[in-house]
Amino acid sequence: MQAALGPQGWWPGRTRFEIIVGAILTQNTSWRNAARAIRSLREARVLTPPGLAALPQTHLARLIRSAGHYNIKADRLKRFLKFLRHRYALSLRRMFAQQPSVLRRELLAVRGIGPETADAILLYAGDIPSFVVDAYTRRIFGRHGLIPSDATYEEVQRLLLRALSPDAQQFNEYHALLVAVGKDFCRPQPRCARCPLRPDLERHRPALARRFVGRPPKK
DNA sequence: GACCAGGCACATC
DNA sequence: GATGTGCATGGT
Repeated sequence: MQAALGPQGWWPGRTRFEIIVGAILTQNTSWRNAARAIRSLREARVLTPPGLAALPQTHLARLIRSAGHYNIKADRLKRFLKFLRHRYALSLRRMFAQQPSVLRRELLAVRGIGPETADAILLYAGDIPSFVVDAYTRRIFGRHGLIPSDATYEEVQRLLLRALSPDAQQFNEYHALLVAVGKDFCRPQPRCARCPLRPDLERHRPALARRFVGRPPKK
């Protein structure tokens, strides 16, 4: 993928805090719309932990309107800021000094931060080798018959963690390339219904699923 | 007008 | 535990 597409240069954020904000704003949203919201925050000069913490939630919601789900996302950003203030005194340096497995659990306990957002924060803002499993990752691996269509987040992540050495730079690039490939070459069903799976892999689908996921595909 | 985009929480069965 | 639904903008 890298030979075909080149290095992706992810995450397109200027600061660690901006990356974290972007990870929440891009939930179920195109990056283009999330980036607009980030630009609004930057222009309003509130794109810092103290800046966002001091901003009224209704004002925040207005600024991030272009990212969609803006009331929900304003609430999620506020909840993260509350966590950051009470647990790490608004210091990202202190937060990322935490043991990664502990930090991941803490992030998941923040309402609005699920596994993908937590892993994106760890990997792209914290330089911690935590593989980000997103819709494209699932779709591409599913189409290749390496995972069942209903594989859970953890199942897909286990497959990748087993196959790759824990290198944050590699995880970063690999995930970004999967997204790039997914956008252009692996459209969602049903538009892609005629996209054939590799016939040679199709035959092995149950065995591959057992090997990598520990159980046969249900569908 | 329908579908999609770098999810998540929650209700219901 | 599986399945469905709300959240909402902007591009194609």
